[in-house]
Amino acid sequence: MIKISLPDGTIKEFESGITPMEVAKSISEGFARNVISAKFNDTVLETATPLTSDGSLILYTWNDKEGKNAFWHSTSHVMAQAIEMLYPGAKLTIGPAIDNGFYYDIDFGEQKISENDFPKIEAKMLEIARGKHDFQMRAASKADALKFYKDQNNPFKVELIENLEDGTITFCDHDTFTDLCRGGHIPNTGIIKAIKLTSASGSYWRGDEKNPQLTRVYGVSFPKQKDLKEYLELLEEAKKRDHRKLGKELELFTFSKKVGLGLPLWLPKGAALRERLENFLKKAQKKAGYEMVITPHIGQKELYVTSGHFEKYGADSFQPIKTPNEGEEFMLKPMNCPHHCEIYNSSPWSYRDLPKRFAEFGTVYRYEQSGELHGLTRVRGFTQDDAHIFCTPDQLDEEFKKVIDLTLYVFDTLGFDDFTAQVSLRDPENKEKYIGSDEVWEKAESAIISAANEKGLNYVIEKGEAAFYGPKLDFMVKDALGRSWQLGTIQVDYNLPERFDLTYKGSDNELHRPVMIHRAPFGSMERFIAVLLENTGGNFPLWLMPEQAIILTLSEKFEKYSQKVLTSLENDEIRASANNRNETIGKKIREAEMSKIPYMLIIGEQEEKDGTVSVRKHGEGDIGVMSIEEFTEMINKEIKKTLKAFDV
RNA sequence: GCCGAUGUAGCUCAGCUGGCUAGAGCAGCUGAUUUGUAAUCAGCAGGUCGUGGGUUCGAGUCCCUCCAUCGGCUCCA
Repeated sequence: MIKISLPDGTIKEFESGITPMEVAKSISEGFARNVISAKFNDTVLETATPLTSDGSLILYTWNDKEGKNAFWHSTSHVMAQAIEMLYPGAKLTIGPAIDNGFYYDIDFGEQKISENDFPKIEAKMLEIARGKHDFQMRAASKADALKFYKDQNNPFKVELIENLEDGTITFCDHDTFTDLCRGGHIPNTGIIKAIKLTSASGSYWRGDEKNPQLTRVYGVSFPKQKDLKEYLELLEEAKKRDHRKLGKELELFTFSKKVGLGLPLWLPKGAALRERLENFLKKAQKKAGYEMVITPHIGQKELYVTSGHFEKYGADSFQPIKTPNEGEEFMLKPMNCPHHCEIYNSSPWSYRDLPKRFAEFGTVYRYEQSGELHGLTRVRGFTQDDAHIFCTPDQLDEEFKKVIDLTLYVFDTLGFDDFTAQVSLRDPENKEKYIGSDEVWEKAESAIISAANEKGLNYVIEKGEAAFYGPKLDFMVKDALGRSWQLGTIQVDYNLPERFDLTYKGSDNELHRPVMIHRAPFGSMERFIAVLLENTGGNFPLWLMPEQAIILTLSEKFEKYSQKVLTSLENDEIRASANNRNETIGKKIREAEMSKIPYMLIIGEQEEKDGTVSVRKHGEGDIGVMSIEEFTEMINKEIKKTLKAFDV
């Protein structure tokens, strides 16, 4: 007999050799029908794997993340089988489940595959699924596994197996198909009812550009046809929140082929929006002891040689600007830190002066690869809400935590509650990609981790995501399609102070090296606004809205009164306009609703007579008649509510 | 940069297997209408069909080049 403990705390006794599915049935037949995956003592296994020791068992259904994972992982096996059948000679590599589906990287050799091929693959997959084939795990010796794939002439799987230990190698079989696999499948293919292949794209073997390019086929699958329909509807909804579409509709920004790729042009409404965001942060920063500085958009090449950026990125950057003077070269600034270091160096400092916090909305230029450009989230010219804090090593922890507070304040005010904090460390396998000694890296990394811990931040650690000069704490937010973007970032840097020979006089009358914190709560104005657009669908908090209210006249007869209302609103600093055009009120409302203006003030004979406005709220409808003063008070209250002060 | 898809008026889209002067709705302009909570009516104007080549008696439609966009990969100071 073995003892199995379940998530609800109960412990049940079973014969040794019982399977998770049988355990599920012992709970209830109905529950068992929904169970598709299981975890035993923290190891994912099949629902048919016999359990032979005491332990804790978790059973998963489609509603669990782990259940979906098993479901999609299993579907990738089915897709691989369908592709092997339809494209003989295609070589499989790896095919995992991802957040919203699965993919399989496949070497199709000479054969081409595109989205036009999807319907027949989907049809074949469904045919296989309907066969209700069981997924069965099977152990294999390394020699047998290697032979299997060598016979298939598949160098990718051979490479994978060569890196595995003999005795740990398993295969998964279903129907006529076999794949090298660690496990974690649904019971059988029959549970897969709806399949949609979503895209095909190139990917490099093992993610290395120098390796052969494979074709990655993405797909998603569901236990019910209805789920697929809902998923497709969700995608349609997401498209409506695409910041590129909204930016055009709301007249915030545009691009011009003539100006150049990835160089956004901010339209009046977008520029005003940006300014409001900047002022919001400036105010909080002033309270937090920052001082604004301004630096030029270019700097001598030598500046970036000193910082190390030239060596690291010089070849892939906008190339140096020449001058009439032989040998003189300037570069567009790709970051503000070297300039700020030189500001620090413009004067001697004592430990009593520190920390110095220099802030600048600094526009930088980076030559991103053309295939990388993406709306406002990845551009070649953008403005960072940058600041560099120069402090003593003793002050580092406190300063770092204060920056976390400021960043959380910004995120909170703008409604980003669903972010991921990511501690980005150096890749211990590739230390040559970074500058600085092991000692300073360890110091910087532990400083970040301890500050994050003390702040009670829920974070993930990513190795290899650090900047080349130091580790980072990044704040990631998802866009409408669920893609993660780095917005806020805080970085600890012991290296640039060294390279720029930054010093301060300590209490011991000796010169010491300050520590530098690079930080940007928004990250960049461009990306921040893009992600904000996708998260709000263009319905920004009221204080940010380009236009907070619009006056809609019932007919041209009320133009005079509309002017009076408008002047009153403007005197109270409410951003408003009037639509006095000769159109029906229905049409004016429709236009205002579509341009997402939060409040519509409808005026006609009655309102003019009473000195009131009839208020309609965007997305909600008529909220009643009130005096102009009452409306102003209401709107100001709402602004106050959404724009809390930053407390230091 | 690499892989795949797409590219017709300001916007959203028709245009079948190549065949007369390329269509529609919205937006714009003009006029009528003077309106009570998501589209009043009529008229007008607007396109070298992304670019450059080619095939053909004839190309928006077929082929090639380049450019841009979209989805990925790689990259992201």
